[in-house]
Amino acid sequence: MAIISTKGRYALRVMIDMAEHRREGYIPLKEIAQRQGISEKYLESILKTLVRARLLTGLRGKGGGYKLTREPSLYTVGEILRLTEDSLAPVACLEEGAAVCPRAGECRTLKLWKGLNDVLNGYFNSVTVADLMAPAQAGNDYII
Amino acid sequence: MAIISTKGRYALRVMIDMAEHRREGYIPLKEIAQRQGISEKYLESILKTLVRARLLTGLRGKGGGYKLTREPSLYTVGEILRLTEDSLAPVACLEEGAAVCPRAGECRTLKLWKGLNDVLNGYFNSVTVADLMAPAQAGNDYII
DNA sequence: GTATTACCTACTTCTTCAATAGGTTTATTG
DNA sequence: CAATAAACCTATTGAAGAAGTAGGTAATAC
Repeated sequence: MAIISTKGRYALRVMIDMAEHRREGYIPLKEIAQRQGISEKYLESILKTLVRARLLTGLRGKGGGYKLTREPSLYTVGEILRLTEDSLAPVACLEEGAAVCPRAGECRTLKLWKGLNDVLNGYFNSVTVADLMAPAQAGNDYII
Repeated sequence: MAIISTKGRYALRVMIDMAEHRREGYIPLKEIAQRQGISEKYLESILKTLVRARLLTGLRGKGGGYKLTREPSLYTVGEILRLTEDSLAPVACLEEGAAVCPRAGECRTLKLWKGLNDVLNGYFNSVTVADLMAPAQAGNDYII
């Protein structure tokens, strides 16, 4: 299948959505799910991950919901995807906690995969949530 | 799991192996499988794909085997992986033959994924099998 | 005609992705 | 205080795909 799973894609979309609505205080899951067309239950499991890693805070009870903990420009795409994708490693032997490959010494392709790893991380770390938000325009946002 | 599956990794390793032994004429599958530590049956299904796409030719019967159809420098890594990986698309909506996403117009992340696609293809297309071969040295290879 | 090799179709097993179900705890509000 | 609204938690399911296996058929050399 695709490199990035729905979980990672959804997580990113949700972070952008929350950034665009960050002036509205705590936003209930239900609202995000409706806006983004994602099932509430599935979204819940994604938000749990983001809360655990403190990218978001949750507040229970009436009037509660979720909120960003930082400015949108301080979240990189890489950080979000590394949390929600089980692995962004190019190949199995570069995965976290992978056993050392006995062929590593003679492996012709190791350099290729490490290079790919660098390319990917470089790309993902160079983009922030702020870069992905809709450009501010009259009526779309307001200045404090 | 990892971005590149074992099928794609094996295919690449095998192409490099065959490039390094290209002076020896047709090489039987059995030999490649042993050298690379891959099950014969599994390797067979990978080679079938490469033959169909004419990256290799096969010859049956005694003395038969597989052989490259071009010089190693004329195979890009991208070509090999696109054949053997079911998909190298970053996300589902950029897969070949994917339905047009109804959210495409308002999608905040489409540009990100297209950019990733370009980065990946650029990387893979810039490396050839010749780049991955062991450097020629005395006793390791010979000149015609 | 026998051995060797590629070629072909189908199947199995295991894992992971995506999503669902059903509850418990915390906070607000009337 | 009771009702409601929300986050939080554990477990389960269904479908798809990855990885590998099994058993045969066709071509070629000797």
